[in-house]
Amino acid sequence: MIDDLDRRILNVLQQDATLPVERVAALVNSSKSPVWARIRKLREAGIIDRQVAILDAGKVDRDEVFFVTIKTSSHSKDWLDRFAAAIAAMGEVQEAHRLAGEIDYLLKVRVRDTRAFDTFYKRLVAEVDLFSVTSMLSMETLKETTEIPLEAAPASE
Amino acid sequence: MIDDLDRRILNVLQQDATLPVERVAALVNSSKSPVWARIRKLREAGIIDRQVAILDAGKVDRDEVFFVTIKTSSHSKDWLDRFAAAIAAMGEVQEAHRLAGEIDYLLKVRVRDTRAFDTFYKRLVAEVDLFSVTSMLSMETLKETTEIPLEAAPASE
DNA sequence: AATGAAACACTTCCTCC
DNA sequence: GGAGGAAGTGTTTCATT
Repeated sequence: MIDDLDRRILNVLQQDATLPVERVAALVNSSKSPVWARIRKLREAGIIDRQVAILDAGKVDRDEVFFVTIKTSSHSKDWLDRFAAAIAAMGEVQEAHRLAGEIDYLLKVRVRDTRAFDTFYKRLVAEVDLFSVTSMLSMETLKETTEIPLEAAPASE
Repeated sequence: MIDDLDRRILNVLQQDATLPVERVAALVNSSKSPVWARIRKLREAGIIDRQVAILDAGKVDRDEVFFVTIKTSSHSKDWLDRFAAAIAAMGEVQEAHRLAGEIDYLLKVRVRDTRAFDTFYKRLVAEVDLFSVTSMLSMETLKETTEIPLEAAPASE
């Protein structure tokens, strides 16, 4: 489906999507036309889903991250629909996963400060029935990336 | 520091950074020149940290997400340095947070399949001393976004 | 089929109003 | 904040291998 050159291109674009095609081409040891055609196909195929600006969370005053683990007693489709809709509508929730095992759901929630989290928390428990909820504050973010490393042979041979 | 127009611009660019300045301007009810100047300043100030391509994880065969909770017995600076370096070098780790409370660290790990996770897991425990490690598989991703919603007055008045 | 070169259209970027 | 123009990119086409 995608070959080595595609992977090298994707690795570059995942780090910096502002680079002119010509520079990308140089980085992956190819030239403008073929690289441009490949990027186009990767976009059309939806392999490149979108291109976004990543903000500095601190500089926009959204420095606090909480992880919330949730257990639910009701596992009905109806409940899940309501829960998913609530999560989707709450901008503070950056990630929501349904887990296998003890914990049913894990949320990553980004807010301005502890007070803002408290407000969010109250809104959450008011909207959906939850059996148990545990909130964990992130003291320090050691790593945070959107990159999916695709192993590719080195650009030079 | 940043005003309402800046916030509206940022909200647009966080969703689609490929839009020409003119389109962004239209969406935030302004015009080309001022919006262009603001985007430039937001970049220079580092508020816009970078611009990246977001891939469809399934289409590049990296569909499985695991969350790993870690407790450590050694809380020395030396240990943390080694841990941080190991995490930084492992591409499978998309996020790593140091938490307050019971659990010391939480990792988000993205891999091809369960087997690849097992390989990762072995590599991790071989490199750093960990007191206890729990891995949780994500069965379903309900939400996954890089967007930090900045409340701004609606674009229309 | 993939690549390289060259032409055109559009955006960005800057200056002046 | 708006208008316009030079420079650089993206995009298309054609020729080449």
